[in-house]
Amino acid sequence: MAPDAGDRGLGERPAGRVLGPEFFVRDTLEVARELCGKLLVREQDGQVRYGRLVELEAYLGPDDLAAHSSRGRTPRTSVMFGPPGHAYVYLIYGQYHCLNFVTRPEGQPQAILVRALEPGPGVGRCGGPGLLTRALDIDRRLNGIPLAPPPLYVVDDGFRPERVVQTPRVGVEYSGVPWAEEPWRFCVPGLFLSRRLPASEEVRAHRVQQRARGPR
DNA sequence: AGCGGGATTAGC
DNA sequence: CTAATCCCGCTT
Repeated sequence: MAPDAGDRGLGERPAGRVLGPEFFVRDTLEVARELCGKLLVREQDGQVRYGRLVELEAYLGPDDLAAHSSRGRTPRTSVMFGPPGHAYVYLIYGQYHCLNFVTRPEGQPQAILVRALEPGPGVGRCGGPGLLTRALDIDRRLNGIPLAPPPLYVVDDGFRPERVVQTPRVGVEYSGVPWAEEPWRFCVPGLFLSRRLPASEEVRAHRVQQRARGPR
C-alpha cells in the first residue's frame, strides 16, 4: 500500500541541506549574501510551504545604530543577543511581523532581516517583510526558536543566483550617516523584491534576462 | 500611568 | 503623503 505521506496537498520538504548554527555564526555580511537564493521553509500542521529568499538586510549591532540591539538588551531584542541560527520575530507598527535570522556567537547581537521571498509551493503574494510573514503565518510564537525542521528553517537546494546586488537598507534613514547609507541590503535581481533596485541595476537585470531568454 | 515612535503597508 | 494600530521602552 502506498504510504499517505505527501498526499492531501500537504507538500513535501524540498531536497537539500538544512542550514544550521555553523552557517549563521559566521560574518553577518557573508551570511546575508549567501542566503540569497536559499529556501525558507515553513511547516505547520504537517503542511510544508516555502519560497526562495531574494532580499535580506544585515544589522550589525550593537554599533550599527539602525539595529534594534544598538539600544541595549531589552525583552524584545533579547533573542538578538542569543546564539546564532535562531529566529528573531518582532511586531512592527502594531500589525506586521518581521522575521530575522540571528547571526554571530552569543553576546554579539547581529541579525539578518528577511525582506522578500519569491513565492514557492503553498505561498501566496508576499512582497515585503510584513507580508511574507503573513503568507507563512510567522508571528511572535516563533520568536526565539532554533532554525530547524519543523517548524521553520532554511535549505540550500544547490541553486546559485547569477548576481547579488547590494543597496542601502530600507527604512532606516533615522539612524543617520553612515548607518543609513551602508550597502547592507542584499538582493537577487528580479520580480518579487519589496522595492525596485536603483535604475542602473534594473537595466542590467533586464539585459541579463534577455540574454537568458535568447534572441528572437 | 503616560507618551512617542517604529527594520510596514495600503490607499488617496 | 498619511493613516492604521499596538507593543515597547523610557519618562514622570
